Amino acid sequence: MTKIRLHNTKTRRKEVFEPLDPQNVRMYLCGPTVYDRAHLGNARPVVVFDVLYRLLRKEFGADHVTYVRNFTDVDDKINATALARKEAGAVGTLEELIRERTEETIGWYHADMDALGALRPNFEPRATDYIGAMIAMIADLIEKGHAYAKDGHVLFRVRSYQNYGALSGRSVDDMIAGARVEVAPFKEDPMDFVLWKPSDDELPGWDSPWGRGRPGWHIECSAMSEELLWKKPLAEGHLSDEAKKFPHMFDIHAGGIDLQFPHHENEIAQSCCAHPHADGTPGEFARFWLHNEMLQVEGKKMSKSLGNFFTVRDLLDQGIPGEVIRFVFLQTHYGKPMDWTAEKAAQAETTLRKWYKLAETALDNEEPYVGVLNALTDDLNTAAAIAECWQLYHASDAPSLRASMSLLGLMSGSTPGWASLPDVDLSAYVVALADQRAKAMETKDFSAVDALKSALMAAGVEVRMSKAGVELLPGAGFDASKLPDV
RNA sequence: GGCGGGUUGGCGGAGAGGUUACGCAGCGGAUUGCAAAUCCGUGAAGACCGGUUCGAUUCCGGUACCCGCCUCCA
Repeated sequence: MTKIRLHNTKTRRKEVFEPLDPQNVRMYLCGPTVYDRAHLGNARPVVVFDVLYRLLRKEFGADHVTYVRNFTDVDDKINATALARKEAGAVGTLEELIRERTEETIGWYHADMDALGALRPNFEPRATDYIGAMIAMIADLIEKGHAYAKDGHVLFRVRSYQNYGALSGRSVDDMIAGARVEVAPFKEDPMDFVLWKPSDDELPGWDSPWGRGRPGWHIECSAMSEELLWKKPLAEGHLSDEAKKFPHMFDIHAGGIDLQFPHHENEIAQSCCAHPHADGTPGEFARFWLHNEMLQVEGKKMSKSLGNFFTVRDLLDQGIPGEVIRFVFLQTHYGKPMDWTAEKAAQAETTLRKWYKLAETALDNEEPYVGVLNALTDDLNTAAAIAECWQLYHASDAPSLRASMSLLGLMSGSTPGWASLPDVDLSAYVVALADQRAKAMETKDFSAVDALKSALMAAGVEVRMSKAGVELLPGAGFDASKLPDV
């Protein structure tokens, strides 16, 4: 087996990845807040960590990887949307409208990420289905002295966890000195963060020992990763003795670099304090932390005010295929900022058309090229993997190219429709063109044959004339309605 | 202010202390009535200033500029 090496944010180094239990590799990715369509930036972690998921499945076996990606469906933006609908006269309770909104958004999300070739995770828990687990965890943190209740809020006592800031390389004192923290009367320390907050009648809420309220953002990931990556496999007997030596731990936790602080830092604090070692010292959590860098658009941050903000669905609706979006993502290493440009998309489409044309001549059962595999096992070097695919293309190695594209998520079963040549009968044009050409060869007057040729090219037909004869192929921009009359 | 990432040839984008990245575009050639497609060949680089070294784009230090986070946005 090839050694997989991954850049671990926790140690800031590339390390050899060895799972706690090769029979059950466990990873968690912070998923979307489901208040609206996923924008392009939301898609980057989904795609890059989908490649990781595929690689892990390849190396450890498809049935030996558990991938969890959550849906955050407790959020003020969701509440605001639901409230706006209610005020606009929508029927139903606020809770129903929220459920409606999040259901709808999850459906969009699935459709959009499917289009990008991302496999569905094994579990996609919704925060609202784990409120009980969160409340239990919060109560436990209070009992252990790591959290305190005040005025209907429950806060995590940051000073109670000595390693706070280790992931992101910050110290509590420095951050307070930097002074952009919210000072609230109910906080013991300005850096303390919310585990639970009260809800008024206009907001969704759940009963808790601290009154009706809702969870803070960070606790959901701590609770759900514990439930699905530790408790559940443990209860079902899916953990080896080796894995049981590392209670509450799992292998990989991934997300965007913007989540490094505070979100992931807070997750670590909660989980490590909730699950201490036998001697009472803080426990451990995820072993590998992977973060993808941010996405830009035409060299600038994507933002609504710059007018360069768009969703995955916007691009798909513009006719940019999901495979093309995926290819553009994979051209840049996940740890570097990535720039989305229209030109890249156009080039990616050209490349993929070439590759599919070769790859579809092979069957589906070949092993991916070792060069591609080696590139991916080296910290998911997808850019290098693509370069390796070019070698396969130039060598006309269709089976290896096809298998490699599959591993990259660019080929699932068959060539996508957009890259297939339209099935049209152009034989009448072939005859006409060959006929006119033969005449022109004698008369030396090529005006008629050139006119027909340009008309065909204008309709998106690729015209090939050689000594052997005339060949017509519908090309990328083929439009049957533009075909000339013969 | 604090923390982190980046700066590679016309463009995109990797690896490696000394040996061709790769793709697109360009140029030359084959092929074609002319093209297209394809194939072959080819020029071109590592922000700036120091240091380590026989040798650095690759390691170390500094400077400049860009970007992200610190404001529940991946």
